Amino acid sequence: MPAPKTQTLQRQEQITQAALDLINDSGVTGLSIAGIAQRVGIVPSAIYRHFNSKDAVIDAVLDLIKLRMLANVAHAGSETSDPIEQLKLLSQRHAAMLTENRAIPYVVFSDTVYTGDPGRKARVAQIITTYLGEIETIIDRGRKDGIIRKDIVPATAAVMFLGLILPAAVLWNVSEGKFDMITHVKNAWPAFERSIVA
Amino acid sequence: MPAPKTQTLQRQEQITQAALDLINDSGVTGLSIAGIAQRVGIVPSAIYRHFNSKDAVIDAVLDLIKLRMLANVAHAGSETSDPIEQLKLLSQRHAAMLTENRAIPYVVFSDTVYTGDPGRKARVAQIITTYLGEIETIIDRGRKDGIIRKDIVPATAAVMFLGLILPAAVLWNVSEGKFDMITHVKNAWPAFERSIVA
DNA sequence: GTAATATGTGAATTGTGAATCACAATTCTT
DNA sequence: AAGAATTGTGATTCACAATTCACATATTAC
Repeated sequence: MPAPKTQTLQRQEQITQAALDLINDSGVTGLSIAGIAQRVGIVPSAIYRHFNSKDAVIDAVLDLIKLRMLANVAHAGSETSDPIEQLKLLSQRHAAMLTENRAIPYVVFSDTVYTGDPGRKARVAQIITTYLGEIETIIDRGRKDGIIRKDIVPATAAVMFLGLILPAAVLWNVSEGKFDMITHVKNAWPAFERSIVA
Repeated sequence: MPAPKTQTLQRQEQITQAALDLINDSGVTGLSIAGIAQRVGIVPSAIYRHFNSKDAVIDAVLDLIKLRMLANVAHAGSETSDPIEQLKLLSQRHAAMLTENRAIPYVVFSDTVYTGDPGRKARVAQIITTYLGEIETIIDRGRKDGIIRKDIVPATAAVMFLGLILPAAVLWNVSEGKFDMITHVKNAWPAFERSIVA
């Protein structure tokens, strides 16, 4: 029996989410139109009613990821006004998010993502840059408040902040979840804090 | 005309190196038997005289990467006996190596690598773990010498050390080489040092 | 020098997955 | 309610890449 007809806007959301889920389970390599279709409950060719190509689906997934990452920053900002506390909170939330969504590192790292569309890489770069920009803003505020050392370059510190989480995510990934990244981030935090506080 | 016959051992080296080069240029996705064969100067089917499968080639590439990474550590150890200096040196050499061999992050990150053989992921994990182990050893020595803080857990610090380089490598990669990772590592080092020295 | 072995070659096979298309069923417009 | 637009379906096409195989040629062993 045919699947019930559903408006393109909703289907697009379903398809994007299914694609993200599929990447979570099988990596970017495992992302296939057939796989997405199965999860959504429609037939592969039906995907093309809502997206022009597989590349377009991947682009939508990227948008979704960007949304989630920035939502994280916004949330940390609403919890406390202390820059250091914001960073600490963000590091934990970011780690937690990656634990639940391995798709994010998969997509960000995978060269598969870049090979399709030439501009894709630039999109990913833009997502990371935007995220880093938010972190820089937090650090800069801390500097002006005198909480963070003056000789810290916000851009450098922001990348280092990422370094608090990124390698942990990689380890967590290759170790099949055995490496506890949440704990690592918690343990590493004091050292990171020590390196930037005034 | 047929390519000159060459002993399997040499061919295996050529093939492995060609595979690494190909990944450098086109990512793991771009790694094809045909592509490798072309670079080596033989016909695709000839690859199978020297490797049982494409998976076997990838395994060989992993071995090569492991070799290069550990050679780096050994070199840093031979330059100086001061643990802090060793780490500093290693960070710079590691960054330089990744700049020349983007294949390494490609392979380590790419899920493509894991999908083939189930044990592949464990192999990658083992490479990273071994590398981290070497770093831990250096840190541990520094602790015993009193140069590095006692409250630093070597395992945590080793992962943080990786965090000095890894996010920079990602940025360098997505920015098409515009982000200067060598400079970043150099700039970030003082902060990292500050976080671990006694 | 001859047989055995190793290496190289091109054609053919196989599998996979994205994309297209004609047609069917549903929903929307008026 | 009729016609237009939207969405779903199954068959099919297309490109591409890994692998196999029968055969050719060079190297090695004896």
